[in-house]
Amino acid sequence: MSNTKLASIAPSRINDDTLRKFLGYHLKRSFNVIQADLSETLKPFDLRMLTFTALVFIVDNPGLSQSQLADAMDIERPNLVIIIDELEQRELIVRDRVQTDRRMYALRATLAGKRLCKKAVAADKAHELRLLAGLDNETKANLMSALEALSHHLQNRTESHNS
Amino acid sequence: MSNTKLASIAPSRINDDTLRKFLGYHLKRSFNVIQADLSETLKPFDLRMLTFTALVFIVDNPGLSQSQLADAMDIERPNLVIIIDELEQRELIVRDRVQTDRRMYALRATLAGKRLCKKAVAADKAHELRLLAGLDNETKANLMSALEALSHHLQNRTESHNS
DNA sequence: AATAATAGTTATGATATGTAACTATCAGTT
DNA sequence: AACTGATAGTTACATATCATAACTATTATT
Repeated sequence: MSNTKLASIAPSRINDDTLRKFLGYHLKRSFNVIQADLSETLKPFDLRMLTFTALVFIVDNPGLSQSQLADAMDIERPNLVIIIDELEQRELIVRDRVQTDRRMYALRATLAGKRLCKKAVAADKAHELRLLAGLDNETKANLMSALEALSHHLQNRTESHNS
Repeated sequence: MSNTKLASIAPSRINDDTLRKFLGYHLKRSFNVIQADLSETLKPFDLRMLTFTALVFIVDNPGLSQSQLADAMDIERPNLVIIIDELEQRELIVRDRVQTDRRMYALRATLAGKRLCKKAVAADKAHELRLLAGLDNETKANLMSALEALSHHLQNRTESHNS
């Protein structure tokens, strides 16, 4: 912490006043921290953020198709394929052929998938509580409702662009 | 919207109640939208989110070193090198050798860099106003303060881990 | 029967992020 | 002065994320 030479040349305290006014700035910084911590949290379950999210969707929406899932996850169909491949290979989910429309699969979680999902959801909960520890309940509640409102607002915005 | 067959097999409305309880879920979805829109916004300036952020930091903190910048941007030093390379090649910034410590560079924006920065900041502002259009001012203010609090909280948390 | 649309896939490229190892330089110790 | 360790920047590399174009198989529409 004793960079006397540096102090004479470079600013000792970095100023981010300009960027601080941007929502995206805070969003990215926060997301990076949470993403990194969640990755560690999910590592024991051999899940990443994306595989976890997909698994939860499938557990909660048995029979949904890959297109529906990609839509729900807000990612492109091609990117979902390897995620589903991975979950299927690990026998956490199955791709059931739909008899009435043989183009698509009905995705369903296996018993193992449901069990892993439950554990991972609990771990995720603990991870968020850990990360937010120190904030009072009111702040946390405000945070959640503000983020939910933002997410909802932005999602609806893009919907009107796609359709 | 007339998928009568599908409705009998797959859920017609995807349920995300489980994930909706997670802060990270909303954070990721929101970030994706903003990131995509900001990328488009910055395209006319030939900037990406990262090059833009680096440029603003350098304009606002003339003389800072790459290590300081990487720290401020919360990225690893190696990843900053190509960003600085790009900005330098486009003559938006310069790497000044520090006479008192020849290991490091003092980063400074050129006139062109400062001009581009100003325009890009204005475009970013417009982009966020556009994305948040439709939300009332109170909601926007809550959002900003909540996100700033989160960002600040998480940043301090990681600091205590690093040092 | 011909054409268009949809579901899933493959291939590919751009971007982002992290780690290990290296060179050059500086700081502290003996 | 020489040795050791730390720091700044770099290179090389591996991986994850995300998007687009083009393809096959199947279904819907005309």
